[in-house]
Amino acid sequence: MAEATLQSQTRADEAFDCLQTAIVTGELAPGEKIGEVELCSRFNLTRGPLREALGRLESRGLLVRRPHAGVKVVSVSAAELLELYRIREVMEGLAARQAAERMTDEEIAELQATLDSHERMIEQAQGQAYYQAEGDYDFHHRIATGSRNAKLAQMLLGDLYYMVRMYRYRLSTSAGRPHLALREHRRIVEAIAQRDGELAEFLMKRHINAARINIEKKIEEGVLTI
Amino acid sequence: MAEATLQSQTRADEAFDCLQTAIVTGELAPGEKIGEVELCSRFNLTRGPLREALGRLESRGLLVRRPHAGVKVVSVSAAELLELYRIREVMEGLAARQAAERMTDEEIAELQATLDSHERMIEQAQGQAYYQAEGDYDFHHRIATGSRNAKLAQMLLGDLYYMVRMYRYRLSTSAGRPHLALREHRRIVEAIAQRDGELAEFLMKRHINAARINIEKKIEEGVLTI
DNA sequence: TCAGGGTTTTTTGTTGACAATAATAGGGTC
DNA sequence: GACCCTATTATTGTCAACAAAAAACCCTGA
Repeated sequence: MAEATLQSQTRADEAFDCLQTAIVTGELAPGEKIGEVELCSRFNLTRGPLREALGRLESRGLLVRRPHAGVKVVSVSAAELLELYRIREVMEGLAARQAAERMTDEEIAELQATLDSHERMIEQAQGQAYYQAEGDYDFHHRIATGSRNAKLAQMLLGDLYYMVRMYRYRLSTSAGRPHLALREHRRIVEAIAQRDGELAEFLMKRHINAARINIEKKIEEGVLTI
Repeated sequence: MAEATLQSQTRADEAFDCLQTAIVTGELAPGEKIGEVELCSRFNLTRGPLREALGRLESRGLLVRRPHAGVKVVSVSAAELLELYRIREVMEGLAARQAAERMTDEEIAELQATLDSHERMIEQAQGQAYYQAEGDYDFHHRIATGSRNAKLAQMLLGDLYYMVRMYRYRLSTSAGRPHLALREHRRIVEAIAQRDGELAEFLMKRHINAARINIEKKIEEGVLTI
């Protein structure tokens, strides 16, 4: 149960955080229509801050709102999820290139340490797809911020990842190919460490493309119904 | 003076539109700190809907808000503007590729007609940088929607373009190279008409890169201080 | 039994008043 | 004269009541 987490600066922020995590974790299912008073009682809020948070979430595309007709959590179709990966491919490719040019040596060392930690996690928690997904998220997060491109990081972290994570929680994207994904991550970090932006971009694009194809395959197999 | 435009469905939508256009047109200058009551009286709103709109604008990065300290229009530095163009390069490249694959023949014909209209505008309104910029916006708008990638179009039209347009209004990006830009546009449409997605992506990326270099040059010359 | 229209009810949109917080200005002290 | 502390003030954050709109329901008539 996603709680209010660290004390938010304002009630609206709190509402925003609560709702966002509730949507991402699936506590609020896609397609679910939900009234404002219901939400208020569930998260201990009043309607003022709630509505402000709803506005933010709507503009981020996590929920849709028809005037006088209530809010409803967005339901992303399989096709739309694949489109999201197309966007990730080019944006994270750029992030990797800029990260290679701009990350500090210290940040790169931390990134490598992160991968070591992921490796241990994969060995230990064999099959614990959840933690693998979190590790994957951590990796991409670091590269996005390492790009030193504030808007790029904002769009990736604030927009795309939340939508992708919505599905991570129920389909565990990289499941079935954790070692493969880790090897791809290592290659990308290697390119970044060598300050080879062009290669880092190429490898990142290929990495995300592989993830997309993996999902596409699962959908075709009928394993994954969205 | 951009007015409330088509009747908004709700007061909050109205507030959102008003503020957004006010920021884009420079009616609300970057860096300007402005109180809520001031905004209310200026746009004939009450604070409820206003605050909802402020939340949306904040999450889009058009303004920043410190608790109990008021809102302030975001001011993008020259370096950040150039970073925006890096993002545009990869995202619009993708949009062009997908547009080449997915636009209908009719849409392509309309796109070509749009360019003809732009050509006439350039000849007639020689130096009217404003209309040229609008024409440029129209072109990119059509390709973004033509990509049939809802999220991509949303991010481009809802996020990036507003920030770029903020500066269009005072520096008229493509000024000095309208004929050149038009020729680049024509080549891109040609590639789309031939359903050559790879080429369309390449040309679009080069087109935006050229625009970025143009701005960079102006900044170095000191013509453009941001 | 089904369709249409009107009424009720629920839910959202809006408003203005109240409370809390931070910026500011003033006074006192070093 | 400069600095710090305090009190004021203005502004934001929050709340609960009111108004409007849409959805649901029921009743009537064919």
